[in-house]
Amino acid sequence: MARPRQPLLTRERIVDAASSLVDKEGLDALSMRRLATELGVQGPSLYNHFATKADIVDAVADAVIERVDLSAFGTCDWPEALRRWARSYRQVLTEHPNVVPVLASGPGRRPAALAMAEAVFGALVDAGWPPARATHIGALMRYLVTGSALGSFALGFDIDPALYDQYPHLHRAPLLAAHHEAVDEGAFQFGLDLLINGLVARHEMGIRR
Amino acid sequence: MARPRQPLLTRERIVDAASSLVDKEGLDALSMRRLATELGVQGPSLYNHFATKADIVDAVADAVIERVDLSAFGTCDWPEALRRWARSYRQVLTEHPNVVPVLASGPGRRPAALAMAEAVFGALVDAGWPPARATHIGALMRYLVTGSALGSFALGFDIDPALYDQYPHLHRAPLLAAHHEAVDEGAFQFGLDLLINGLVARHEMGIRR
DNA sequence: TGCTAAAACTTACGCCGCTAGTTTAAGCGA
DNA sequence: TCGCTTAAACTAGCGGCGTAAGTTTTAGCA
Repeated sequence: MARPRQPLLTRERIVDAASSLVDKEGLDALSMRRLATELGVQGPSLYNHFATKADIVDAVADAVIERVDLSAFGTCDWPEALRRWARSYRQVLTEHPNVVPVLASGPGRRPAALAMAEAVFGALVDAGWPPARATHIGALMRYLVTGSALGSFALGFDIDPALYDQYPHLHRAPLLAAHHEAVDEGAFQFGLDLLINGLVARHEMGIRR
Repeated sequence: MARPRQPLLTRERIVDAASSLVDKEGLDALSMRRLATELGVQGPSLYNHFATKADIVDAVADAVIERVDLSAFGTCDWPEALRRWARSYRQVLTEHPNVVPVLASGPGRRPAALAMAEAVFGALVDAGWPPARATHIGALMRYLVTGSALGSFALGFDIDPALYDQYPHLHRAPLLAAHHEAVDEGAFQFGLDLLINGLVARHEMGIRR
């Protein structure tokens, strides 16, 4: 086959196929040949639309970030906006768990990621936080959301009963595989409250650095 | 070559070589053939000592965790112990940045990781925190340490000046590549204070859930 | 009409993790 | 001490990977 009358591929079609492949079968299932097959095409044809596989992965990640709800930054006071944003952020990530490792390693430079950073940073600066501190707060929220979404405990944690002597406290830890989602969700909620309450307290006392 | 009179490989030698390879050249440089070459051996020989590559990576990660200082849990009150542990944890991770992505994805089930979990969880439970909450607190600290060590901003963030109109606030963000370490370090310190102060306040008010 | 660029193709290179089967030495029980 | 089992190296090879190079045909435009 040579050049078709109607292009078989577009960047959008490629990103859509890649996203659903990652969602369904995980990051490891995303190979150029596999993705091409999914699109009814030969592997190297994808390079007519993306320079590298990493570019495709970045686009998939940005498509996830695009779904995060930023509207609270226009309609709520800053603590409530942070809260709603963080919840939406985490919600989106839990809906696309296989993409989280990509998102956890560095903020994207693509449009949706930049727009999100802009919204968060802008709201905090408008609320009176110095730029450096606003950056810290945004980063902290990112750590909390991506950390809890990475499923730190999602693998479960059943330890060999033979080791109970060696790790006596862990025996009592609610680390059973059955509870993994609840642990990360609980830690997220707890951390969100601690952080935002702490920020509000400082802000109200006039400590904005 | 058949079986040598003196074994050429041991699990320890393999983990040491793998660790220094990862430290020097990154996770991607760690391949079975490359690692074997480094040890003066053919690739598949490694499978006489480890079942899979993932097992080697896990061992490398656990060797990093082994370096975290847990001594504060025996000598300080719980807030100070948490603080010292978190600082040591982050320090160790920044000394082995290439291993952080491994550590960020789920807690290990290997000895050093279990010992660390045991120490943290035990100290918190002894201080009166309910087991579920102690787990949350430990998870939160993990999010903070691994998130900031992942170098969320480590890639730098110089945005195209042509986009300043589109992202007006980011222009003012201290997101320049030159500041990346300071941003993550600052966010970590700030987050550590917020979290621990918040925990102490709750604890002193008798709110331990 | 003719030229250039786009978008598919085929082929191939050098990696990868890992399996299978071989060889020799070590260690050990009879 | 003999002989068996196991350990620890080897070689060969499978199927997959990302991607580079070059080919062919079509689209779009001067």
